[in-house]
Amino acid sequence: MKFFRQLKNCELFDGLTDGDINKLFDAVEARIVKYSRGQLIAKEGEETREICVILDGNLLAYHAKSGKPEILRSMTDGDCYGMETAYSVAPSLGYNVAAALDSTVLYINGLSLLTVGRTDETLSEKVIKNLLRLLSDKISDLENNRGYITIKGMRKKIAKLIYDKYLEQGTLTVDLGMNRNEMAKFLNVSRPSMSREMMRMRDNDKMFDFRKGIIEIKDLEALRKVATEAE
Amino acid sequence: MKFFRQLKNCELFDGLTDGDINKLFDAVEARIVKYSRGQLIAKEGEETREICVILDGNLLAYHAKSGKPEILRSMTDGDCYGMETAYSVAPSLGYNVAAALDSTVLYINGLSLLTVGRTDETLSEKVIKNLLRLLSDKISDLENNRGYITIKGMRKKIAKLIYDKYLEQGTLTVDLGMNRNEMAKFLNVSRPSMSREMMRMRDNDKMFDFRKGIIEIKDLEALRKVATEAE
DNA sequence: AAATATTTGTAGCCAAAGCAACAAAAGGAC
DNA sequence: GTCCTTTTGTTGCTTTGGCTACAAATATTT
Repeated sequence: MKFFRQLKNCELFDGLTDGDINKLFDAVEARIVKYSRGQLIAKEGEETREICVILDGNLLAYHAKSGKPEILRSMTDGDCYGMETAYSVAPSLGYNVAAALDSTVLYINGLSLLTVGRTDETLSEKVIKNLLRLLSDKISDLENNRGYITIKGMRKKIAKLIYDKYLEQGTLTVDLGMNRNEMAKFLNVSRPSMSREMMRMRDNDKMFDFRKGIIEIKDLEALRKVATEAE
Repeated sequence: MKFFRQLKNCELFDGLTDGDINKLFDAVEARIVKYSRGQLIAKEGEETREICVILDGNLLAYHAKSGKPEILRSMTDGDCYGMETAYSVAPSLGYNVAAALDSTVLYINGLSLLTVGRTDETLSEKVIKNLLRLLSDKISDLENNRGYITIKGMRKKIAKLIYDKYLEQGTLTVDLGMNRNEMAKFLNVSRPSMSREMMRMRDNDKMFDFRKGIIEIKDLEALRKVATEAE
């Protein structure tokens, strides 16, 4: 098959052998579509029961509700989207998708993906576990992010983000893994306001030092206190 | 089986016949546990691969990170939780669970639920579709709520909520389906600030009237404009 | 219907955070 | 290296919206 590499690379097909993938595509209902650069592929609110796998090119998922588009995600070979709508009662897409480059995508009918079990039970189990894992992990992400967004108080948002990263990484030098803009968007605050508070925490309270995405925690206890104290 | 009614009532088993349910419970790995009133059942951050179905009693899901607990959900006979962690790579529960009354619950091993396909293919398909639907719908909910939370501007939050309900219900008299406190929490703002802006929209701008959860839209166009304008 | 509890409406004060603007670094391309 | 772009640091001004407090209206209970 021509796009073997991309399919093996796709999270949806994690753990599948080459044989599995061949079997899968004999059983599944799918179609390949090509789009040219700039073309709109899917509109927010559109209803679909198909999962989309990018075979070649580059797609952007974005919101455009208001003014300038907000890029949610950039997708290339092996990335996929649409699992979250394919099995919902209200299968309406939550974002627009457009081709940033000439692109080739594979649409897989969501329901037909579940029936591969009729041809191979182990294969079915792998695919279904992948689907469930992908959806579950997306829920974790959303709930995690929601945790930060709903916190009130700049200081606490920042402290909690850094403290959580510390717990995750275990060292006093933590890597945020994002730049200031991304961080501000993640916390749902404005960058200057965030930077201002970070400066205060650095200069007045000596909680940490920072340069770019690297934070050096200086006063873990103070940080912990702010991050975990009652509202 | 003793708890047949509750199982038939559980979304996870939607569409299953009585026979299906019996078959399922022959194949699945499950255990019944009783808790007494006030007892803590699961702690935030706890890792589990089991789905929990409430057979009898009343459980509360809540956050307690900071000061007074925030009730997320009250669950009774037939409700279930834990699907979102059972299949995740990082299966850590996002909330605490405690028994508000003496309660009986059923724990079902998440993985064993997927293997029922080995005994009955149609049954398996039903259960899996339910699982996928539940997870997908939860994603929709979270993304929907996130849409409101991240909007900046009290006025726009309110307008969008009302306008969306109008689109949903199709009449100029819309029912928010929640009280002021719930609404404020949903939009992640303080109730008085929200009320203040609602008053302005009512008195100054004549956009709508309201009493309790019922909104009478007076100027749909103005409302639409605020709800959909660029940031 | 009286009494109590809960939910709403309303006001004023003030701190938090948004925004525009710009300076300073840092990174990349050539 | 030099030029150009992107990211970060920093400030001051202004608005939003949080909070307390209380009054009024509704529900709920007895």
